[in-house]
Amino acid sequence: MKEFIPRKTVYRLSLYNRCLEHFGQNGSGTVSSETLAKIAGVKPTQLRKDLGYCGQIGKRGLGYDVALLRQRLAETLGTSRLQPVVLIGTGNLGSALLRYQEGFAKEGFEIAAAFDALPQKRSPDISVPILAMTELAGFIAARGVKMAILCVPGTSAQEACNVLLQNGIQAILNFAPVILQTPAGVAVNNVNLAIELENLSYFIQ
Amino acid sequence: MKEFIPRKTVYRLSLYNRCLEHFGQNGSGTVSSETLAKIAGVKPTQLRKDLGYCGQIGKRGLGYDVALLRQRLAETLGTSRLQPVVLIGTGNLGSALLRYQEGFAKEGFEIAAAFDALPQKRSPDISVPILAMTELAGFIAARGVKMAILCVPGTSAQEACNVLLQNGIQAILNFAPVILQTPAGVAVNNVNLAIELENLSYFIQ
DNA sequence: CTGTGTGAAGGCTTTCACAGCC
DNA sequence: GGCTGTGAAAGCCTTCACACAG
Repeated sequence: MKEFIPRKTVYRLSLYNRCLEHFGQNGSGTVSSETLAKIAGVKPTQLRKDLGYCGQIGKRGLGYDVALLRQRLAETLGTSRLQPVVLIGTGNLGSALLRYQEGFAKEGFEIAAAFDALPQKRSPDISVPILAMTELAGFIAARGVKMAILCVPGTSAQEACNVLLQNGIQAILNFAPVILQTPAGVAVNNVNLAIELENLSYFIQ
Repeated sequence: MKEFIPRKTVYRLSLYNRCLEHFGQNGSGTVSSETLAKIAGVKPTQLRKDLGYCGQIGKRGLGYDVALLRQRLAETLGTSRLQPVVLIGTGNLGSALLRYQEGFAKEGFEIAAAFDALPQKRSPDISVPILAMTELAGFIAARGVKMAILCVPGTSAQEACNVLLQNGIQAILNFAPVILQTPAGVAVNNVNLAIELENLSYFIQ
């Protein structure tokens, strides 16, 4: 384990972990950097350099022991704990993601509750409780929630973000088409599906 | 306009365009690089360098004319808007995204149709037609579709991808937790919500 | 001989510094 | 004076080359 791991490397370490989950079950107990790199879509040298941040794992001439590798990745990423997450905004995309809840659950994340200014929007095919924003503070404190998925419209995203920060949220997965202004120490990942599509369309003539 | 625009820059150009849409309406007819950069969450120098790829737009001492800037961005990015897109896989996430259809529409993308091996899964609150995979080839040819959103399970993602490529799809927005093997010239953007969440959880202690 | 670990080299992106135009 | 455009410098990330362990 080393001091500081670059952001891009952290991202790929997660990726390697998923690749092992989905492919690594069958087959022998070891993988070579070449094999795993191919699955993950990176160069073998990149993979080895990345894994270097998790300490000495591989055996020269053999490869990496899958079980040990997964354990070290989990340790390094701190994945062992299943983080509860709250989802803010139950409009279009928000309720779409709530219906995807079981997809998140499969990958180890639980959406503990959803919040909306108008919580009566609840739909029968959604199992996650939908609460009023006024209950947010109490819920976050009671459950020790540190992460949020933000799905409100762009116009109210910063406002909602501020409320989250006031209540101690430290990481936000932001689907609103707005760059959030946050103090240092708060982690924000942006997912903008429209930009992804637009970006793709640039690369086709 | 310059020869080649780096991938990251293309991504940010889309971002600037969105920022102008959402913020630029009101206010005067010009923006400074400082103002726009703040909204987009980048440094002013970065913004200016990026815009340099669209040719000379700004007026020194004044800033950028919003209308001209948007026009140049649109030109540079191509007729990116209003591309018809097909969505493959109407399971959990796929149908979630179909319900978000109007969100895409607002941003200028139309999901022309969805395809699934078992198309009878259709739900009453989804307006996009859901067709059988056997109809895919004809539909793509008839509508001139070049882009696809892939939402099938990881185990069948590569197979579905191959079918798409055979039918002339050139760009894929991939939600399956698998790195797709594609020939050069095909553009793939990966969105993996589980990895985004895991990544965030690393950055909170 | 096979395949990892890693310093060094290379390449790409961002930032700086300042010249140039309004 | 204000703000853009851009070559040069810095920083970061990836790739190479090869030492070294099994």
